Amino acid sequence: MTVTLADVAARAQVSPATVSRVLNGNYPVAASTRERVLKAVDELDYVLNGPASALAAATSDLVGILVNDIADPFFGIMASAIQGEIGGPGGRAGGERLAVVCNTGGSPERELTYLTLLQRQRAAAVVLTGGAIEDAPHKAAMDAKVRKLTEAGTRVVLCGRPQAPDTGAIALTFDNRGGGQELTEHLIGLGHRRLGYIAGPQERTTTRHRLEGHRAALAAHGIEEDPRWTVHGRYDRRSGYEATLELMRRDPSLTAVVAANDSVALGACAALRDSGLRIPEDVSVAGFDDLPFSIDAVPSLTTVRLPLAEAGARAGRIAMGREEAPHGGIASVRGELMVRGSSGVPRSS
Amino acid sequence: MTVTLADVAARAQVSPATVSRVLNGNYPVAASTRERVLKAVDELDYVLNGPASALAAATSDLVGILVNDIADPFFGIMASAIQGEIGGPGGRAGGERLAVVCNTGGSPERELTYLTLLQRQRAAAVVLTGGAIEDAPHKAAMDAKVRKLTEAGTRVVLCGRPQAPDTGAIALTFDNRGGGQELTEHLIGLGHRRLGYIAGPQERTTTRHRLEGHRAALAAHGIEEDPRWTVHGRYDRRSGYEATLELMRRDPSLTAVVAANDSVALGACAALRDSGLRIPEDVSVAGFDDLPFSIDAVPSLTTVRLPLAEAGARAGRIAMGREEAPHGGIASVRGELMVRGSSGVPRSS
DNA sequence: AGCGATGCAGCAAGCGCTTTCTATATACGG
DNA sequence: CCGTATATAGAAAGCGCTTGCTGCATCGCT
Repeated sequence: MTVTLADVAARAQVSPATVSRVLNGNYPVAASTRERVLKAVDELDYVLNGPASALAAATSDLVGILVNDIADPFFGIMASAIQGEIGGPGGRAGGERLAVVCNTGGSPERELTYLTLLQRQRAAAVVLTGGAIEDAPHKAAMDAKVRKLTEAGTRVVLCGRPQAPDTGAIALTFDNRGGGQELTEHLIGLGHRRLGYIAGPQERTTTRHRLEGHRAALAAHGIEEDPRWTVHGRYDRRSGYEATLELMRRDPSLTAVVAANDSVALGACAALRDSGLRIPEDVSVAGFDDLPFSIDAVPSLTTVRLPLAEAGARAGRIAMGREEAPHGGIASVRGELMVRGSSGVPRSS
Repeated sequence: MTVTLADVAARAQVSPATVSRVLNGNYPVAASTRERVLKAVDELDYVLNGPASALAAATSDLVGILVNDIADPFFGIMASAIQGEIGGPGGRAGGERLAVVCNTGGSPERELTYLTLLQRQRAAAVVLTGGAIEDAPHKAAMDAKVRKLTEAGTRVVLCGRPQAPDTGAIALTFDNRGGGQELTEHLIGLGHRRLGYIAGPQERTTTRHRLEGHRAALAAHGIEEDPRWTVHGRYDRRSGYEATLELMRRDPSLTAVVAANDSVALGACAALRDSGLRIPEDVSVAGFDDLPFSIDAVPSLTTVRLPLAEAGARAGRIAMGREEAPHGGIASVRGELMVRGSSGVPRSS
């Protein structure tokens, strides 16, 4: 039915072994023979059987990329950068690898199941992006799985995710705490004393770290936080809209709203505008991540730029073994404060 | 080294065949035996060897999704919807499939190479998203490849991409022409007579169809188009910014700018603002796609909503054989005009 | 001219699983 | 109580490829 190695071998009048070697290019083959084989491959339109090859060689050319939400550019940008380094077609010579982007939707079970699926495929490497879920049993299960993967020779890289000690995974973490702190300090520096905070979903490391940074800044300046000033929500615009309305209802005297990320900040801006408030004259707004659209908001968003593409590329290179892992298996990637139009001095109270 | 089926069989005191049958659940196995096997699987932490299984069964649980740019929400949203239906973990019982999102970056070669890679993996199905490249040789090569895939039993679905006759692929096309026409007619209806158009990259079906719709609307209203009113660019914000500057330089009397998509439109808005022009009082702007951020632009963007998630979900279902293919193997998906704040009556000339 | 190196190709043994066919045990009807 | 249908488990033959090892020329050297 389908063309096999043997068919090619027969046509080129060589043994299957020789065809395999020509295709893999990892063994000396006379130029004339190689040519004959290549010609036969071409004429028969032969395509290697991946599973068979993977089975025999005990290796695979699959690389997994786990993301929380593929429709969110935050992950899209990282995935794109990772994939760019993975090679895939067009990459530097050597193995053409297939990048498998897996969408967990933020669900713990799916995260785990995808890891199993990847393990089943004997993936060459796995990159986990985005914050981790802070549930002890789940974390233990994840760590165990990751350890199993690394033990089986799969390189595991965490990109924008906290370190997982003793699992053999390499971590490239984002300094969410530092970024959050810097951002809030900027607002405090402008004179703000009453700041609302729209946090991400509970039980996520990213959420917690950014919030911790915010609180550290408040504490450092002796500002006592009102519990009403923090609302939790999802990482999307809608959530930011609703949370802002809630925040302003709870305390209309807030002069600034800090959002968990840029999408949430955009929602916050919309809510404020719809409430007849001007940005930043009445209320300042700040985001996080500096996604491409943030500069286009009106006014453009003050935020913390995370070098998503750079970090992704680096993670991809490490996953491919083309770059050395950072010392100690962990590196922290800093964000950069981007001060733009959405933050200003508070209205005189 | 790693645990194999045989190890599990030994531990459960059954034959490998029985273990395989328990795992696949496609053959009667006594409850007591099944339990024993499952227990052994659990104790040994056994994970099936995917390649071996795929080889023996001559089937794979990989599903490929080709996108032009994974960092662009246009594709992210579709990919997410497709993946949601593919099942992956969490999907309805039956095969847990691994969705492979492949980023072609709009490059013809990569598109082809990815298809080969998927063919090599004996993918169960492939979904191609986004416009096609209008280069005759490349189109022929793609069609040949697709035909080969469908002949080998891989289901191929085109989502938001023109039909490929005689390839066996199912097509869910977007009515870009109709949407483009409707959009421009809306502007003409408001009184605009001098409209700039920022088209996407040349040689893409999406670009051509949207532009054709625009021109059809102009023609229908007896408006003669000035060649200076059309500029080609990429599908990103930056390109929209630059193209708008160019457009306004060529003809400052334009009262409206129609963009190839929402990102481009956002760039256009930024360029106009930076030129001191008000939207829509001085110049109206329109986009295409209605991505989530479009409603947040200020003013919010008039655009054509494409049901990306719905179309993706449907494509996914068809790919999985869970929904019947449309009659004739092709269905056209219409867009919906969303009139918002960025379009208004032209300034009195 | 003789002999070990060297270069290139083939043989054949798997890789770990699925599945057809066969074997055994139990159940059932007459 | 026996023959036959029925349920369940095992034996074994691959699936298509890779690769260690073997074999045979050819080559360079003394």
